[in-house]
Amino acid sequence: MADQTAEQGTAEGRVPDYDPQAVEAKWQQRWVDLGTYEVDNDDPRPPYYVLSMYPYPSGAAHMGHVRNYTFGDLIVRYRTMRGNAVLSPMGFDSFGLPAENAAIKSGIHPRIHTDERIEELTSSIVRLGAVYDWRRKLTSHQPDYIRFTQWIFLRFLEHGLAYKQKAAVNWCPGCQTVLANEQVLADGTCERSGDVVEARDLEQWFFKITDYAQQLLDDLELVDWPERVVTMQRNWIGRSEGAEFSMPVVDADGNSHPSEAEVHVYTTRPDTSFGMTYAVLAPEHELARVAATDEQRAEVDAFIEQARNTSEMDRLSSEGALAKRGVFTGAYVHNPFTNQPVPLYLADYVLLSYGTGAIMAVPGEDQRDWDFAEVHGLPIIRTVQPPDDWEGKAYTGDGPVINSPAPGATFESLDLNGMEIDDAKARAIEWLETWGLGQSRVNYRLRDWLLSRQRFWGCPIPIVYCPDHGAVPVPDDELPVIAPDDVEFKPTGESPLNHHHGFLNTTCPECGGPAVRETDTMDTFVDSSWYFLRFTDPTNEDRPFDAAAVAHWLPVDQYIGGVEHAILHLMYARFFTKALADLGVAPNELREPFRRLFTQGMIRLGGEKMSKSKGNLVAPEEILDNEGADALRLGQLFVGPPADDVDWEGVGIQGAYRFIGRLWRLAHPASDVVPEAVGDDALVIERETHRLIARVSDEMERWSYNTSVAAFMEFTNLLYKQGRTDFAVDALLKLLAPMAPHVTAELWELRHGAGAHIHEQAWPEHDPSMLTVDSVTMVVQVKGKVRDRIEVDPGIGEDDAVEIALASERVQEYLDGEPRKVIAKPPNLVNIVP
RNA sequence: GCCCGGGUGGCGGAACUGGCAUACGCGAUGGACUCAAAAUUCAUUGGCCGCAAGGCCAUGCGGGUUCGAAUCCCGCCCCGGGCACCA
Repeated sequence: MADQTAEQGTAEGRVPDYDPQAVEAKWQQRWVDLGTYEVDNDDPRPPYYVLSMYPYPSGAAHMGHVRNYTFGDLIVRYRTMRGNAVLSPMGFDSFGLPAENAAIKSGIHPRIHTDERIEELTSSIVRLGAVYDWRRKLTSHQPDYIRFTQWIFLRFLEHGLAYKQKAAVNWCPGCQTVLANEQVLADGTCERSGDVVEARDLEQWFFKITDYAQQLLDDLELVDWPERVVTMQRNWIGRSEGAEFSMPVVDADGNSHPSEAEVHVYTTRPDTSFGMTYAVLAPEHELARVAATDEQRAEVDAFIEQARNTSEMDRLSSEGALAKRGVFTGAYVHNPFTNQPVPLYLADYVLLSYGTGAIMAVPGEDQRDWDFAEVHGLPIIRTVQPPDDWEGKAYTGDGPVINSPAPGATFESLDLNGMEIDDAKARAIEWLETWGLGQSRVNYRLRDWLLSRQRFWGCPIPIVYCPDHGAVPVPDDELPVIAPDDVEFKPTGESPLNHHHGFLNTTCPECGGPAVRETDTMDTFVDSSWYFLRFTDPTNEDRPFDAAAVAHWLPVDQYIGGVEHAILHLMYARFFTKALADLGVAPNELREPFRRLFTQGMIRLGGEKMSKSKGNLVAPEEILDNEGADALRLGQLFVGPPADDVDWEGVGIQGAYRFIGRLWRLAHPASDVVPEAVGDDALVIERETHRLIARVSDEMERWSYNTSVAAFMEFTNLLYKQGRTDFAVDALLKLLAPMAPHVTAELWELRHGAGAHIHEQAWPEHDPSMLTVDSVTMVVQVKGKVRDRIEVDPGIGEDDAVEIALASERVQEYLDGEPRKVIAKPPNLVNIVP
């Protein structure tokens, strides 16, 4: 095979065939040797920070990685040619369950397993031709990174942003750990293992992300992100405005309850309060047993027990009117709006964790309440007038307020009748405040972030438990707390650290007495919440990073990753950035970490998501071994718009590979496959070159890479037809250099001598005066249908254009005397209406 | 149910603000080169009618606005994604 290639190389008019393996290896080494993409913090060029989401090291790269790093790399190279100092770091999100599960299976320590996977992935990334400042490489599991992850945890703890609490948490039996809310899917299963998540009461560590709910919502204004990601974040934060007020527990006659308990309810519709015909507590609500009457107690207890044992999944799957299970407590609450008692129920459609865990029920304007009221025979009163043709049940639309109070009501404390909903809301809140019954309240769906994990392969939580002093933080100078190597991996539901006495037993930092360590580790999302900051100052031994270094590079100019991180990672990273800025660790003015975000589409194969578990992976390594990295990159870029999902079947590696071959034979200085252009052809080509520069420059900014690849092919086809010029070929190579770095670098060196480096060239500029043309094709339509095409002067006037159009024989055939109307848009179009 | 995307040849897709629909590539068919193949290269390639010139029909379906609609508006259908007892 190799002999044949050499033989062809000596043939008349031929150059050696392009050898991707040799050329790619050569340039990958060259970029490292030259340090082309290493950048210092005091680099005088304007800074530009490009970041692809750091990967979980799962072994050799898959197509998702290829897509991600191809985009990232071409921006790094493009911005460098544009004159920026481009920060392009790479690291590995190296803690996490798969390494630990592998350890349980094989007995190999997660660290060894992980380091091997990092080696494999690094090799793939390098072979793809993606360039990074490898001096800045970091991994979540390296000791100095652990140290500062723990350091940040302790600062959060000091400032009340980390706390421990017993809570009903999501327990995944498959993963043998608790999960964050964000890791539980809508159907109540674990996003990772697919197991049904159970509720367990456990002491857990939380981050107080809810302190930042409003900022996290407001500051979405500051970022240039895909609209759907912004929307998803907004929905996740789930801000709602309403009122909270209290109602005393009473009996059926309105006499106060011996406990003098009051039920606090939250509502977004205080305007409908006159329609409250009952109230509901969540089954877990502390007043549930207190309020229950003796007659109802047995039923109430049974219901609480039943709700407790119902998994979230069952609660959700039993959707529907009849399933709005609940029980009467026997007690009532006093509705201050009507001055009447209404029955107090327990129902599992009310959640303890949202609002106050108790609601006022207004069946007339809430479908869930309507369904529940029907089943339990409770009255329904409309307080908003539905349209005449309304045939539905609960009415949630606009309309004038009615029955507030009901006609003939004896207690008229407040009159909302006839008001529009917004006015009625404001008036109802005002009234509650006047009488000291309640106030307006903003509520969020966002919950605090549960960060404890009962697993080994994660960042240890730096806490010691002392019998006398309770939970004591490990002092900064004892960080990092690192898990020992000699542990036994067993899926027991506890961290293996619990059984390692050398690790477990320690002394209390306060009193020096015997104490035990916290054995839970942190969610890996903690690691990924600040790595982009560490990259700016990766060797700092005193602090996680220097604020000035962060101020220099952040916010990240272009962040690139999968849309699957739209909520979890991006929300957490935003929270960390804000909290660290507020604590004075990061620059105070840094409110958002990622200025621009690009979320790439997924790779599918035959309609299915490509994944190891589906066994439908196409290995990039195989393509790298054959067609090479440039063909893989171009094929990937050409398949479609970057944001779209792509089906691997549509990726034309062959087409890209052929194009590279054509480029090679066109641009190689020893090749005479394409002759030099002369005369008019040379002039046409010069103009077309400027046109190409203008087009591709614009498309680079718009992420329209697939059309740029098409432009390169068209231009190459043109040169094959009309001949080449040095100017045209050099411009083509430079424009293509970010996308196909190896072949362009090699050709550039062949054309310009040893040491010439295309990636150090300035991005070409087009000359606007060269975009003009001698003639344009004017389309002549008759009633909107194209009937003729005529070459005209680009500066043609309206009258001349019409005259030429009317003179056309082809047009005359469709005309019968004077046209009724003529629309002229010279020089492109004349449309004639007969 | 609600909120976003999207539906264009055999396939991936192009058409930036309404103005030449189907760029570019894949695949397919035919030719050149070759003993042969690969590679390369040239040509054809939305459908229908026609010997041809040419004509008609096509951007999910049905309406509308406009001289002119893949593009804007209204009503549907289908696909993908997100959210969904949040009071």
